[in-house]
Amino acid sequence: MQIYSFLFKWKKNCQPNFKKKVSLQFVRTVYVCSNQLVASFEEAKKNRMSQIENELETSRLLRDWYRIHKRELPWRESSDPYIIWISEIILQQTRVAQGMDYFLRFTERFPDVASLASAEEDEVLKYWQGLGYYSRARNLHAAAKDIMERFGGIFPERYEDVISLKGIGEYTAAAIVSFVWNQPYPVVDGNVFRVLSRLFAVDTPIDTPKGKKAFTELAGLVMDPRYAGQHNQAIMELGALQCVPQNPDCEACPLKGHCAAYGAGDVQIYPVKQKKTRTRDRYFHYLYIIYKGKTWLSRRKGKDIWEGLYEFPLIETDKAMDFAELQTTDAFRRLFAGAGRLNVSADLQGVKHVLSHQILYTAFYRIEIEREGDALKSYLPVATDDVEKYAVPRLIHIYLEKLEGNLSE
DNA sequence: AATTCGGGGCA
DNA sequence: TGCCCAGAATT
Repeated sequence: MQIYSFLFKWKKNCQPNFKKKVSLQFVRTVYVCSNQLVASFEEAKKNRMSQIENELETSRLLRDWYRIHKRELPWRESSDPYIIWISEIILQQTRVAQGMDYFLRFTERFPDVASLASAEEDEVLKYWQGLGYYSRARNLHAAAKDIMERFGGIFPERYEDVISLKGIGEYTAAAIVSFVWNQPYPVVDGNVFRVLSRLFAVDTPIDTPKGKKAFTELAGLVMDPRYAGQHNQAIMELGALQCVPQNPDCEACPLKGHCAAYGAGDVQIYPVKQKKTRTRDRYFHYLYIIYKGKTWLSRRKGKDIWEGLYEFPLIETDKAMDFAELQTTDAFRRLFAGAGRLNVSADLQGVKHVLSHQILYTAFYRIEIEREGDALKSYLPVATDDVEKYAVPRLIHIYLEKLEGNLSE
């Protein structure tokens, strides 16, 4: 009992949220973990002591595995909380391979809090262009300013201060304070959900507040708080490299002997999710308007995709539409009132652009006009050569590249 | 508690 | 196609 009470006191001091009450869920999963047939809750409870040791063993196995198999990543060379912070934000819902170049470019241009705080938001977004989830960039920028004001430009060390920053939630706060200062906060990300749900055969859905709470508690119990930083990185790395979503090679897993799902032969059913992703269809018609070497852009605003990014004048319709029909819409007529004769070329038609929750069917029309109508006054005039200086959605970027290709052909 | 925010890689 | 990725904010 000594180890447990020691552990518990330590955790209680370091983790305000840690609850004294050990949940029934935990005891049940522990029982599954040990692969022992325990008939009752009371019986499981008696075995708890040995399970605590079992968890310390699990944490050690994870860290041993990690030392050998860990990937060499640039942010792992640093102990600068700013660098760790940037890497964590970039890696939110983003694979390492996808975020790597962005991390290198971003930290080269903005090497510290001060340089980021003093930048223009448009430039910060430009460095984020193509990465997606642009609120991450805007929040990053706002948080940098916040750190200058509230913490004198020094990245805060207390968990409560870290999580108070925009764009930093439970996961990212735990990651930063555990990686940099070895504070015993367990991280719970997609990898951890998967590893723990399999390890303990937990079928609680992970995409609910209840599930998140249960797995956070479990993660805290499995973690050896003496090696929080190493443990957190180890369990995530295991999820990324070994305990992968599809067809994991369980024979090679260091936790093979401890894994309840493996023992039961149903690794594939974990983690359990409640909802399924749904998508909706949208129809975008972009108008690349040309007049005397310039074109017009618009900056997207709140409560929709691509907030803060620039795009060509857009007409969205609620159904598929060819150009002939588009011309008859009020939006089109308004936009080109007083523009004279239109010289239209339909460049990209019916391009399907798949996002996580939307499918965009888009068309691009390159339209030369004879006169500047008043309707264009609500848009931003830009020299056609300068469009690429603005942060634009991936879709626009692809179109611009295609235009370049046509010119050079 | 449920939705929404991108884009890319994989089977 | 469907699923998932070093999640967080909003409603």
